[in-house]
Amino acid sequence: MPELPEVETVVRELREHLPGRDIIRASLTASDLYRRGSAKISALAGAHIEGVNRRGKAIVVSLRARPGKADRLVVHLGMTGQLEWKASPGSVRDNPKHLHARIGFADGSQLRYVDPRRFGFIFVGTAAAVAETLKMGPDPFEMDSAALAAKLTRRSAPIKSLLLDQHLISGLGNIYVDEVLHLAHIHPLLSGDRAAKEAGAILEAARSTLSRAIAARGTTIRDYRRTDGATGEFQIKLSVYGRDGEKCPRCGSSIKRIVVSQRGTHFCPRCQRAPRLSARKGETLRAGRSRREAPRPADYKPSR
DNA sequence: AGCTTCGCCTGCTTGC
DNA sequence: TGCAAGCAGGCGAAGC
Repeated sequence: MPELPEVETVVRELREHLPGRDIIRASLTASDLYRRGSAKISALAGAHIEGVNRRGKAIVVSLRARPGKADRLVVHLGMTGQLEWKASPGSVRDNPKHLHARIGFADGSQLRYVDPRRFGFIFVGTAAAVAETLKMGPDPFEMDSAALAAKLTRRSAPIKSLLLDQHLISGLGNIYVDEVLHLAHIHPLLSGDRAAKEAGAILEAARSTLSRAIAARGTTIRDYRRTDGATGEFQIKLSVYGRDGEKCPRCGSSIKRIVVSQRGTHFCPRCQRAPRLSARKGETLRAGRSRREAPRPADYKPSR
């Protein structure tokens, strides 16, 4: 499931291939893959690519301005979307079942969008239209703890749900939210209002987790692939996601799985103490830290 | 307005 | 073995 590190990896790889190229032709097989308000992808023919960037979990390709024409191509990979780079004409002949879009270049190379579950989307439009379509909050590298704390204050929903809300903070998905909350010692069911006190720790944990995942070129559980088809490497470093029944790498307790906001949620019941048990009268909530707990990982830096 | 649930969609896994 | 149900989840819409 492409979240910020996977999308960042794809963006970095596309930067090696796309800028400076002219699009010869572009096509999409099924119009339901367009985000509403999108121009036709065929309108990109003749466009010159200037850059590739990431906005939250979306890939944004910038094109040289042409009067009256779209100058942005947005690709959101959803859950199972892939962008494949095919450098040689000979390698683009195959026609996989879930190939939905092709963008072709003069030397025969091709960028291809594949998405078995079709949860992703494509949007073609102006920079202004893209800004309107991608209404989302800043990602963890773009905001400070005061801003996050302000967004969490007076929110009663579980911190897990709030961190998944792209309008509030972008880039985190189910896998990394679980990892971040574990690293920050915060129970997924803690209310936003209470978690606001730990905004600094949450942001630190998010940046640390995402940075390490980017360095590992993302997490491949099942579908995620890089532009050349290779997998990411971060899955072997996950602490809690998908590890229910296994031992917490920090304290050795058994990792539990619950469902929060319809999402499978993995956490350590000892390191991430239940909110109810933490709420002692007259005591500041410390989000489940206990004296018996093992030391934090070496790369963890407290916010204060 | 905030929060939860649902539906979209396909493929793999589980259960009978 | 075969079939149906269950499950996965990013995101927007609907419902409370």
